[in-house]
Amino acid sequence: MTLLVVTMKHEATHPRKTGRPLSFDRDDVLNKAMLTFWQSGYETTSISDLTAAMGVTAPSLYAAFGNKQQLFLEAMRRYAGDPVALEQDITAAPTAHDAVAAMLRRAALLYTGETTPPGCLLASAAATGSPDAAEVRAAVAAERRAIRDMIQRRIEVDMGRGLLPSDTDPAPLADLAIAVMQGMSVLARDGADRERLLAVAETAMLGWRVPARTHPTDISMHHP
Amino acid sequence: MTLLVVTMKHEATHPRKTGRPLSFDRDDVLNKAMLTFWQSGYETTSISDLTAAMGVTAPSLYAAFGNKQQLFLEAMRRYAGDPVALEQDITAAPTAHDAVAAMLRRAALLYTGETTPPGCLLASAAATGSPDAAEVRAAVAAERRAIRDMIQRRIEVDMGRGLLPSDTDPAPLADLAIAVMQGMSVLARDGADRERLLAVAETAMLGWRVPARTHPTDISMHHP
DNA sequence: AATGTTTTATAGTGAACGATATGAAACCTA
DNA sequence: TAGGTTTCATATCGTTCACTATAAAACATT
Repeated sequence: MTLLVVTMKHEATHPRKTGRPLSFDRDDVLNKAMLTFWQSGYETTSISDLTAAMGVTAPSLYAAFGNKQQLFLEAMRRYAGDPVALEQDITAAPTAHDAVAAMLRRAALLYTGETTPPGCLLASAAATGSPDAAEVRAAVAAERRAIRDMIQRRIEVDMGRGLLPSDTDPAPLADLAIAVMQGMSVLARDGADRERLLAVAETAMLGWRVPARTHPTDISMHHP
Repeated sequence: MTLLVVTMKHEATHPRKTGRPLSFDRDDVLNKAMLTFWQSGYETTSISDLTAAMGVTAPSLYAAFGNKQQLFLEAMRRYAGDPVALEQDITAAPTAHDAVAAMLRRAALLYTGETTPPGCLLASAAATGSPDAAEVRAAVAAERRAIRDMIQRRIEVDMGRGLLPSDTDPAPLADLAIAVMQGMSVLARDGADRERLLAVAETAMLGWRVPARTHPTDISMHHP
């Protein structure tokens, strides 16, 4: 059993040498599937929609990706990007405030891309649905929660460094950051352009009680 | 043509005296339809789901509500409530800040009701979908935009009264209010409880540059 | 009780859904 | 070139979709 799984994983990265070769680029058609789910949602995108967008017949789709759910999950992971890289970005930012501001600005750009659907795949593709798709919704929710928790951890780090008041409540700030980001997706879907979304991102950061910055070594002095 | 419409509207409020009477309360089953759409979304709720939840057979559903789209739109209008009443609430509030804070607190309660699905119907029921449902998504978007515009108008009123700095930009504040509200729906769907949502609502209001309040007559003096 | 009107329950419409069985086609190895 | 392996295009599979034709049932009126 274990051997089988290992063999399959090996084949996924190193395709067999024999047999008829794939007539499509797996990465390319996965990207097209991602865009289709992004545009039309998980349950509300049909296999027929996907095969049309990907330029691949149904049997090929199932052979390459398993089924509709597995295809979506793979597309979602591609959309969300590498979580390790995100964690590093958040950690490397000068402050939690900077990290969240940068994330919201990136979201404003991502949600208003000219070659991508408006809004956020994580916010719109599985906002709701039938009981059959509960697993998919849980997977999307887990992705959101992972981002939220990274933000909260970074806020706690800043509190320890005196970069935020010691009586700051990290959880509502992290929740608010996610809420604003996902809410920006709704605005984008409703037609808000890049400028408006960037303004929302900036306005959302005004609520943070950030101490006035002087020299880095003096920062902790401002909040004894 | 006009006569026909008038006649139909009259019949809708004053049912005919003859014929077999309705075996269900139209208001009651509409409420159950609203809850079903709220829980499972527009396209991802089937007629079969609706008839089961409403306790009404398909032919009765179609006779009473027309079709699935019309049923949803009627359910959505019930969810959204009377727009005139909302406008009055926003107008009657002491300040724009108070009006938005109250709206976000109401949202926190609504999204975490014990007898209703988590989150917001306007945010989740038609976040995305197939081209067939474009009309429904446009109707939901129009509902959101109406609320947003009420908030912006109230902000402009407060600026005129000196209740907000004269260099305030009303649009981003109104956009942010909607973004936070719709984002709170995502948090609620992900399991956030009432306390967490209320904390998000309070935190979101911290970004407003509200002049310190003294006597009402003195307010305008603070921003010459 | 007979008639007219409306709603009821039953059963079923064609179309689209997610997913596959099948055999020919296209490659590598030997 | 022959054998082995994998993917290809075609043609579906049974189920569910939104929706409705039909006729019996339940009322008011006469």
